[in-house]
Amino acid sequence: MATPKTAPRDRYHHGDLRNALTEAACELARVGGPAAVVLREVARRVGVSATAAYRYFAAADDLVDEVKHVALARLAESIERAVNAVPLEGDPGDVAVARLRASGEGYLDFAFSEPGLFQTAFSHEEIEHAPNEGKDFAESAAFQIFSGLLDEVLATGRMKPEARPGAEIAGWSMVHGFAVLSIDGPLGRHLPEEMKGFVRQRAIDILIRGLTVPGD
Amino acid sequence: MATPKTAPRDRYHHGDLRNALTEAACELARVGGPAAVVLREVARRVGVSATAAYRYFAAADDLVDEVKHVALARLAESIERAVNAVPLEGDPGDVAVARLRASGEGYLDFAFSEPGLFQTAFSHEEIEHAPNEGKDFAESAAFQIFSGLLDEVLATGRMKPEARPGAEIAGWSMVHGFAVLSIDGPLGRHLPEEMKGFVRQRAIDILIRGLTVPGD
DNA sequence: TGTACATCAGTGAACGCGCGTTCACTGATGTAC
DNA sequence: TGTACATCAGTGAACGCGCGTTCACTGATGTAC
Repeated sequence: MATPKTAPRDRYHHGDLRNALTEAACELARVGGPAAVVLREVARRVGVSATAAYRYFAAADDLVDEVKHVALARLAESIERAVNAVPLEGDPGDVAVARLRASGEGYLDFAFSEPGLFQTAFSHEEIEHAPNEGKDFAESAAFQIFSGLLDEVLATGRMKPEARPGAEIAGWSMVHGFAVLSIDGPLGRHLPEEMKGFVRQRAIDILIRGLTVPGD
Repeated sequence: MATPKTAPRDRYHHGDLRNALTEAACELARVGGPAAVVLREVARRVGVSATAAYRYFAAADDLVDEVKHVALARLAESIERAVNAVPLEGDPGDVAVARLRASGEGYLDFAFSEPGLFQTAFSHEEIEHAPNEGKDFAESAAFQIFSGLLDEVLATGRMKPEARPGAEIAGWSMVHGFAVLSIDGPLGRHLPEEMKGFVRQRAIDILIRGLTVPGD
């Protein structure tokens, strides 16, 4: 049944409680998004009292931040994986454009395969987060990669110099908007399943067309 | 102080309680987004017992749906307003493209001037919403307008026919992604205020460039 | 090798909070005669 | 015009829920001698 297990442990000392808590929190986020990351439930999953979590996390929000951090890292991996899968042979401009396109695909791959984590990666504390809070996507490795890919495209002459400023924001917006509208928005609800792949390609096509110039 | 007012009424019968509740709910959403729409607080604002709300709404979620509906209508108005402000003189292709661009601006105008309502318009019930639930953007007047504008652009020859399929999804994704990332995402947190207008224009430029062909 | 003791890791009961919702109710209203 | 009464609109106390967090605590561990 769906009854939450209490998972009793054998040893009194867990030995690796912090990691166990983080993993359980990730699992909850995976299934139910950021709102499902609830300290008491996390502790229950691990088979430990709720109080025990306070030895490793100052507050419940810190647990969410932990998941957020993991999710961001996984997103970056997904992007890198897709980019690195592009063969490097052929016209450098074509390769650069293909790698740029792949970064968008990697972003969406992650969003669709792990919607709960994706949402958590972009969740925010409701109020008054300290300035030295956790990192977000704009500061992440993934964003740097994306930015570098745009520079590559520019360097091969497949982007006009005046198109470069703001390009990462536009690209990110397109891909993020598509993900958000698909995951928990109207797109996911109304679009027939067999159309989703098509519109996804179209969105990326239109973005690439907006950013680049055709090869010779 | 920020102490919630209890606003006592003069008459025992309110006379227009349903509307008063809806308005109070909208105000809460305006300030705090969908999560701030809380039945008990709405009743408190109007100066009525929480129970009274049940005479007009079957459950608390129905109140949020009401706000969602209002927000969607306001979004549509904002888009129409921006589109209708475009002068109709001059080259029809230029006009069609300018109107298309204006629809995106109208979308973002609303998102930035009423972020709480914008978020509510795209909020979703967590679980098991009945199929005959409320409408969303994809079924709204706004989406129809947007679709019509793309047809206009196509008709003037400023869009290649093969670019038409999926165009509303791509356009909507760009503009929605930009809004979401700005309102409660990394863009809003990291981008210097004076840059925001610039990147906004760039995002729309790149979208228009991706969708259309230049005039002669 | 054996043991005392400081330290570390986790317990479990309890708190207050604000929520959505239900209950049996009372006050106000308007319509039939 | 006056009044009885059905109906409608709103009350207020109470319920259970699950949460985050605090408290004083006990069980396990490892290190100094």
